[in-house]
Amino acid sequence: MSTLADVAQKAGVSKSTASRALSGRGSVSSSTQKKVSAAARELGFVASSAAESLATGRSRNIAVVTPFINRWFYSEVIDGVESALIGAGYDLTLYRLTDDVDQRRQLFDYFLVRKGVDAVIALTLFISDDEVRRLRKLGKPVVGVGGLIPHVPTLSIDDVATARRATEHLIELGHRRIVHVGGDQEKQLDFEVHSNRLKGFRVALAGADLTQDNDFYADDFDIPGGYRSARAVLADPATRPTAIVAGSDEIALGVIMAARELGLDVPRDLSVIGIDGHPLGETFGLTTMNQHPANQGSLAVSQALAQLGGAWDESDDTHLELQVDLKLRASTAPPLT
Amino acid sequence: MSTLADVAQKAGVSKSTASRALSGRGSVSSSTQKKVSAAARELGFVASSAAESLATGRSRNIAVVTPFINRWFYSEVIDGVESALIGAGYDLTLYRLTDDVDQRRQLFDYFLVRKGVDAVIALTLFISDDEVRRLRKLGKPVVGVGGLIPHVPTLSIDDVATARRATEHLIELGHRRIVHVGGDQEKQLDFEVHSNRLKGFRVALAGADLTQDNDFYADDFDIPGGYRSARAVLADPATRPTAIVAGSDEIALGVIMAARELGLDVPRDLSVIGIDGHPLGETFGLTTMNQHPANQGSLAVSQALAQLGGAWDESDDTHLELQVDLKLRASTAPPLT
DNA sequence: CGCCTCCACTTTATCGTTAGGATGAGAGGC
DNA sequence: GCCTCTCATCCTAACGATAAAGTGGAGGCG
Repeated sequence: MSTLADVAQKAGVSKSTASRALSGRGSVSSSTQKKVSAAARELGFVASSAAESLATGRSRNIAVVTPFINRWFYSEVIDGVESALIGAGYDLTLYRLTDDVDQRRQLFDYFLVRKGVDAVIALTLFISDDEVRRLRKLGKPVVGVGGLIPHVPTLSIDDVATARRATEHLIELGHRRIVHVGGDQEKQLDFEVHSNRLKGFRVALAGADLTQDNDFYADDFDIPGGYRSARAVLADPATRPTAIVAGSDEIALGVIMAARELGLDVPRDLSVIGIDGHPLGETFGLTTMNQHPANQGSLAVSQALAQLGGAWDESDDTHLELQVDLKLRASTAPPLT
Repeated sequence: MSTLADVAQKAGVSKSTASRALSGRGSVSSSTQKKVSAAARELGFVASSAAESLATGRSRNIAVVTPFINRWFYSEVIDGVESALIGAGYDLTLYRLTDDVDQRRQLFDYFLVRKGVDAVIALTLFISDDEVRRLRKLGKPVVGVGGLIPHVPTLSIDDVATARRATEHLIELGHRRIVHVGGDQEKQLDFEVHSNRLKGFRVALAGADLTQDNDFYADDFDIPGGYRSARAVLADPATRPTAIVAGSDEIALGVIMAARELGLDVPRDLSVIGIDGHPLGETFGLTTMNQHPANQGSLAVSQALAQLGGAWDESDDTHLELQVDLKLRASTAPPLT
């Protein structure tokens, strides 16, 4: 392992000149600049990030804190974050936050502090005022993805508007009896994702004067959850809806599976629309609202780096609203008759 | 941010005594030990990892290098790695390796060196002798997950044996015409995962004297790939097999979907067995060989930490073979008649 | 009683980099 | 010809921890 001192010696200059030549900040004549670069290249010199970090207080390292690693939305966002960070010469340190209170405390009090990450990206995670303050005091910007966090810049889709638009799509097709099959907000996530999607659904119904009782079933926000809900929703042919707005694509897939098992044809007997843009949706011909999570990841990186670069504004809590595309596939159609 | 010096001053001892008291190595009287701990707790002291890393040469940081972040097996392994690392007080730095040669070079020459990660865990990734040597020279142990790497300790399931056992399960049920629907090794991964699974399948067939022509279809190793292959395999009722060994659970799900579309009942008309233990398998009642990837992740961490802890053996290239469970579900049954 | 050992602790040096003040040489103005 | 100004460069001091070498007092042993 060669050090800056080796490079300096080889180039016949002092360490600080070598440092300035390589980093590009400070005045260096172009001839020594070349000498130093050449020496560094020959020695295969790579600056020690520990030393650099100690001297500057910056670690070129950004933490992602997430409640899940192995779920579609999250892994997709992480993927986007990673690509964007590598491109900017940053490293990604990944922390999973369990629902263990001690573990959470340890993460904020110990891991994030010790490591000296430059910024924190929080995925679908509510961060308390106190936690935000603590990170702020350390000079670490925080960016939230997937929901609002007080005093923190965030980005996410508008769940209410997205669910509303999905529902309106069904209404425009002519459906009048529509049910929402969603995730159970009680046991899921910090943010109001599921309740917001339900809200958007109801706004759309109300807008078309279609408000009704029993418009909503909730269970786990995965395929089995959607399947179970759908079995219940579709059980009685008399009250059966002609269309279902699912709270997520995975729920929608469970609904489609249940419908098939009951001998219902999608979309002839039942239209189903999801929200997310899950890759399985393509396989199953699912109409959905595509929210491009990898893109959310790289946007979060941009925001974090912007805050690191410029004068970062303590009071910045801009919420960036992301666009969602309606992706038409085969699971929605006008109702029969 | 309080430093060790603050703690030392508050406790009325020197920095080095404080350091020894907190780290636990070196002789310290129990009274000063208590004083120092108390001071550290009051100040909320957390040692700077940059300084520690600079002084010791250790960063308490392990890199995971993976070709995918958002695919089931990988995200599951990463999840297991993260849990194990956090428990041991380590951080996880995540790098995704694209198939861009420059990016790969940059990762090995720059990111892994600069950062000074203590060890590298490579997921389903072949690492060249040269790359291994370079990491070794820096004193960084490497652990491979998912396949063999020369001169590197690795762990994985035995793909040949696993596919063989899956096939034997079908043979034991009485199937005689069995086809393998696998991933296309040409365009996938560094390791011989898919070709090994095909090999195991053929070994089992040969063992039961069932060798045949046209025993194999390959496409992408995901649901659409399995679907496409199955449409071809099942097209002709005359040559249709009674059972299919899928190269992965996702392929198996594609097969099941294709079978359903063709009006075939699984398992009455067609038995399907997968390999992996994908959570969707449970939803679809898929019989499979469960390979517990999260567990592989935590085992990889154990191996890496063991090498860091003890005298690590340059020549250690032990391959740890992991157990795979046959998980019986509803997709396999004896053939008709 | 004197010597040696051991323990708890302090002092000092070190890791590899950056930042800020000091130095020196050359250019330009008067 | 002297003074100032600028630019390239150097020197030195951090950053915050660990580790090795040094110190002084208590205790054991002959």
